[in-house]
Amino acid sequence: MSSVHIILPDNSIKTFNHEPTILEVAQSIGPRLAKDTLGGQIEGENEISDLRRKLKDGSRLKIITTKDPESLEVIRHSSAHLMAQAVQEIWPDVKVTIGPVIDNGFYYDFDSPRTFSPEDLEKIERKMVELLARNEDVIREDWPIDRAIETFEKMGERFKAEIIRDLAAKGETTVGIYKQGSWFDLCRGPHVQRIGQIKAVKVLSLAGAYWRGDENNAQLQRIYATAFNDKKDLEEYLHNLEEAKKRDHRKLGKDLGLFYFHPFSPGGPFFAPKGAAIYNQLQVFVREKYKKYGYEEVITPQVFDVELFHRSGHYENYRENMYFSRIEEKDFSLKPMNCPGHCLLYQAERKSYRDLPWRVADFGRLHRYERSGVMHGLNRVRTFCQDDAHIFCRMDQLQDEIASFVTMLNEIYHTLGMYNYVIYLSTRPPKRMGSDEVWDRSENALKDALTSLQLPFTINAGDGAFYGPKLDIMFVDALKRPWQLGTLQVDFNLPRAFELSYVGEDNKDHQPVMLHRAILGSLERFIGVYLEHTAGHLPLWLAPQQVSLLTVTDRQLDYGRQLENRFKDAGLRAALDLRSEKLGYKIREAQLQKIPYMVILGDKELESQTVSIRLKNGKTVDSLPIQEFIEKIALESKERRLESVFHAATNSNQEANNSSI
RNA sequence: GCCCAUGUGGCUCAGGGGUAGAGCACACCCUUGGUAAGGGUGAGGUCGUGAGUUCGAGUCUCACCAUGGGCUCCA
Repeated sequence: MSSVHIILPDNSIKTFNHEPTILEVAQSIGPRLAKDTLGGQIEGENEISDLRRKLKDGSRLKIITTKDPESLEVIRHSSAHLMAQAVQEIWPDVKVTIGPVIDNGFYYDFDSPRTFSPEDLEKIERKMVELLARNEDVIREDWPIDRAIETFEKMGERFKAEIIRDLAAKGETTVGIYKQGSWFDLCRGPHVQRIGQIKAVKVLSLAGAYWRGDENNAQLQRIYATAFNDKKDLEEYLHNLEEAKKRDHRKLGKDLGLFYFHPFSPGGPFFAPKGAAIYNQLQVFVREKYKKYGYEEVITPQVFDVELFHRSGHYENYRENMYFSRIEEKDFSLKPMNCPGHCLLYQAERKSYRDLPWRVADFGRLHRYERSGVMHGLNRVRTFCQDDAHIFCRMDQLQDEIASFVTMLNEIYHTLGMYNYVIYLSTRPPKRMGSDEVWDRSENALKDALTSLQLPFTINAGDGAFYGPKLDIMFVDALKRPWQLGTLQVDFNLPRAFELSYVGEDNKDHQPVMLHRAILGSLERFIGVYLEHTAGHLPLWLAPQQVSLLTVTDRQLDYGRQLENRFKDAGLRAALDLRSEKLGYKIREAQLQKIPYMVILGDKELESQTVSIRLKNGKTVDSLPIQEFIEKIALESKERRLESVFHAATNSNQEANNSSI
């Protein structure tokens, strides 16, 4: 047999007289490295390889040890096995299914006759720790597929047997089995050498799940857990999780007095004056952009004859999410979206090609019945309004309209300081209207626009709306859960359903293309995601209260009232705190309310007719002429700046006490 | 809709079969205090709702409602 060469990252070459495993390569370098080896990264492959894998001649290999972040995948993969082993040692009648690695951890789905309790989770974790101490070797065996099926069937592991049968149907003849002690599981790897290489595990939570993600299948019990290379990392992760919960928008909404929920309207947020201030400022902002980008705003009805939704196709495809009522023997529905109404409005006047593109915006209130288990603060509600607009245009205008939308979206997100959004292109779903030819055209139009604008995107096959493909602009919340904000949907179907037309240059009727688009998405969800993005520290222009005037003693009351009016006259949202509390008390309260500017009014300021300000970062600027201060922050608000104009100009280095924020 | 958990004054939470507690917030009084909590007094709860077990139920059981974490769904 000729020699096999393995190339390491420093371009050094290791030579073997056989195809070595990754572990053997590590051993040839040194025993310490071999001991810490958890897997390998082979150049040109996305996934981490199991350390037992044999390498072909000429492979470029990076050995993964505990020092590499990629090793977490291996650790967690093995931890999933460890958890399954622990569960089955405690409850032998529990059946295993699958246990993949996910962001920040892993889970395992079990089929169990008993329902797990939170105490069980502790029990499982204790068992896992016990098994860690046993430190068994993890051994891989390759079994003929028939033997594997037979073995798992005999054990009553019907889910595993089903997986293996599917592998057999795909033409596999052997499957990998990983053993630790007497316990074993079907797996592709990668796994650790010895169980003791897992240094820190934590069983986190319990959830229901369905076999293969289908709610018609068996309900399984999913246990979430995580694992790290050392205890410090685990503690840091758990700490970050706690910190993230502090910026949960539901908590911020309550603490800052922005919005509330009541059982009498599940999924129906109540915006208090402060929350409504944010809501309205966002609308003002978007309306400005509408003016700039050639949109016209319309107002359309809330309740429609159900006939409208039969025509649009929504009744057939979406009725389980609609609210109905019957009045004078006629069926009506609350609108779940604005588009059918806009189609009616389009038809109200005969359109010429000169009228296109026709861009109509609508802040209409929408109602969608969401299943009871899916509501989530402001992020998933049953009544909301979108920065919704529809663009009716000619086919040859489509590219420009898509490009213009993306430009507008960038502008708006940048003003808000949101740069890390992800674009998904969702293509035709199984349940859809329209011909494949129409779908081809619309999907390609979106792809081409993104490609020509050099915007990266991910394809979500089969996730489009029933009437057309779409772009979804996604953001994550404090716990990194993704939420859709903006959207752009190409629709060739509604214009046909409503027989929309325009007169072309050729004096003949043509059908327009319709674009559905939103940038913030629903204002409710946007506020939820944005509160978490900013941890409640809104930029001045969005802050419900921008200025808090704090008197030191009652001697400054008149001065305070006079100033409050001057701020209000300048269009600023200011309020005077004239209670006979100590200054420190008032500052604390304004600080907790995350009010951008505190204006301190004492005898000194009264005498010199100035103001002293305190920023919410704890820095102060003393003895500022009133007019100068008002003008500066009025401009900051008007220009929608993200940072305070006084950021660099503070003359005190006093640091804020952040411990209670 | 499904699985698990939770629900005690406005908020955050304690109490776990013998008849309701704290802190903050709120009201009033004293205090006029210069950059994150001055002091006192007081009001406020049929313990999510409804049934049941019990001599007696925030406390145990069941159902329902809402919320939280997931699953499924999200035109």
